[in-house]
Amino acid sequence: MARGKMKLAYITCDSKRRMTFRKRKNGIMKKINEISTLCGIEAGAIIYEQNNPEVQVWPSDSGVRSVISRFRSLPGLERSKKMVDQEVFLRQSIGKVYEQLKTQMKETRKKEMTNIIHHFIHTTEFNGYLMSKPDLNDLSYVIDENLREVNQKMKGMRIED
Amino acid sequence: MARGKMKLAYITCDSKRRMTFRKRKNGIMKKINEISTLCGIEAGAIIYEQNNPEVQVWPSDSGVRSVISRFRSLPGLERSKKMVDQEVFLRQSIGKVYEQLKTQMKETRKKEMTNIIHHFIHTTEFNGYLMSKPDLNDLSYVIDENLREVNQKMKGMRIED
DNA sequence: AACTATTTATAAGA
DNA sequence: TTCTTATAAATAGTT
Repeated sequence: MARGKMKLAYITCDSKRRMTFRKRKNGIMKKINEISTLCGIEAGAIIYEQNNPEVQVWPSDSGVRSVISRFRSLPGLERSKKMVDQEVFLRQSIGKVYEQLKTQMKETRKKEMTNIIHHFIHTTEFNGYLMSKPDLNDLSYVIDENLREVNQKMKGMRIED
Repeated sequence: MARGKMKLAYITCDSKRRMTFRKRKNGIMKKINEISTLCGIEAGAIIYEQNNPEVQVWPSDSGVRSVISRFRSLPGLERSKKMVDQEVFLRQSIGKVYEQLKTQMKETRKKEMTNIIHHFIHTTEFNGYLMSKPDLNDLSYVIDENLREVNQKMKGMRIED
């Protein structure tokens, strides 16, 4: 930006690219914190570094805590909890094999979470490119796509009937 | 920033705050896309609007697609899939009640996904404030916290033994 | 939504 | 790497 206009294209020089990355990363963090403070919202940036499985997350300065409480207060969550309870009741009648399953699940849950995160990211693809304002309906759509995958996985679990 | 220095504090005037939000939101989007192009990385911003369950996501211009393929190629995912298969095998011996459960799950899965996203955000709290460079170990820690919640939920499902 | 006086971000150089 | 500085870019207030 300074000392001459640069064109917006991949910087092939390694040292220059790294320098630009570091400077701009800091700039974005600052902007994120500013919008957060000025507008009383929570914001974060996620940057996936090339050839690197690391995910960088910067929750804004104004606090993850209030995001948590907002998510907790979503009207849908209470309903969801009740529905999950019904599900739990049904699970209880399934039987002792569940214990064995549970042990297995303990081993898998960790990796499964990775899959879920993956699925979440995966399905954003279906929302089209550069979603500028996905609302809850859009989110539902993402979730529906997940549901489809889950259901497909479930086919393998079906007992003959 | 222009026409006089403003102090970094919550803008109480509604119209001014909304104007600032819109302008800065666009600025951040632009910066995100720039760093993405210049440095060959994928980046996105997530902004949680106050008093609004909407979540705004801007995947970077350089493509969600490559993020997907990177996530898919994570060594952990293959192992996870195998483990999930074992789990599926165990589920098959659970019985017909599973069908009933499945119907219920169809109803709940959507809301559950919201919970999962919530949990994911929730547990980032434990990683401390302003994680500047969480690596895969940090992510594992997040997942461990989720595991704890899942296990606690599981207590209610246990059959007497 | 467009303009513009300023501030802010930052690319290159020290 | 950190600091400096010339310049590009962002944007607050205005129209």
